[in-house]
Amino acid sequence: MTDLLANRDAWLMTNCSIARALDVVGNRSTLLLLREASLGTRRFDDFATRVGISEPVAAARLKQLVADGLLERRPYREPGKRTRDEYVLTDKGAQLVPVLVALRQWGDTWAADAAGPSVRIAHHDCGAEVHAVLRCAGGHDVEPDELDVLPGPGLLRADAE
Amino acid sequence: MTDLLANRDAWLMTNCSIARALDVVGNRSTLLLLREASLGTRRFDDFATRVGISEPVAAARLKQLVADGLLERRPYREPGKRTRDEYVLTDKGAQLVPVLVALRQWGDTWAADAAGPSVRIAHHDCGAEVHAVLRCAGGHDVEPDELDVLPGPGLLRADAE
DNA sequence: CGGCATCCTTAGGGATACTG
DNA sequence: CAGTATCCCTAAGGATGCCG
Repeated sequence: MTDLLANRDAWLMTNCSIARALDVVGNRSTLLLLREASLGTRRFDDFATRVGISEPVAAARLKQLVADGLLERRPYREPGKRTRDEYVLTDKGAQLVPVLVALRQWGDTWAADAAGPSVRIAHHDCGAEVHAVLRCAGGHDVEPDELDVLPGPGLLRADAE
Repeated sequence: MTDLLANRDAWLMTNCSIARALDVVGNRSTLLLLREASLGTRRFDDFATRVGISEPVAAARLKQLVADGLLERRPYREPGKRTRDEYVLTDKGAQLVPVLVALRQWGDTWAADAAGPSVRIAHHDCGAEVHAVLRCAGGHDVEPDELDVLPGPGLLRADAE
């Protein structure tokens, strides 16, 4: 237990889930491509133009997203046309939606255009606006300043060795 | 209304809250510095070593975070020592915590070390684990695939012109 | 339409050394 | 301890052109 604090820095550096998540989705164009995918975009050209990146960059990032399992490439065919591929979110990718919603609502609050947000996210069942909120397993709403940080299993196990 | 779809791409490109948010916090080291700030880190050296970046980079990013209003620099003094500055989260910065929590839980699920997460986030009041969840204004829990995307005020106003 | 190859520019970031 | 200055390397990304 004595080394816990001494090792903390090194551990968090190499073993932080946020850092690991950022290794996958830590750059702008990747997140924007996922935004598009979550909004229903499926075709290569649409991704490139809507995100505002060049085709080579779109190709590289999409390929990486497929390799990382966030997008799935699958064939489809419009009637009378030849088969093409489209990119759709996997489960792994869809679970990043809360990140996107949280980012969007921060942007709406702190970096919005004067005219207001260009998009509203609504609950499909009832039409009410959707937000990302913090909630504890006990069912309470949690504010950002009500968090405690505790050592998790990874850190405790490492310390035991 | 006819131009709405034609303009949509250009609008989303320049006027998306996610893109604007990413203009501020869209890179790895910035997010990791905010992670540290939200965990209670306040001093320059601690930021650099815990995030695992060099001092010049830490200096540049911290300065930018202060300029963007996410961190505040304020003087403090340990008893018997000279005055120093520390970096603390502003409200604007603290409101990014849901993004960090959402990223962390994605990383815990999809990119964790075999030993498990190194940190647990608990509700200060009751000790239960904290998660980022989606909820609509009507009070319903919302799944990532239950979202509707509707044009917001910014897009509608632009179209009216 | 859905890409890949090539070339070039810029931004991010490490190492080292130095200052208040 | 809290940075700044300098140098250098690498990754991200735009532009253009070509290919199935």
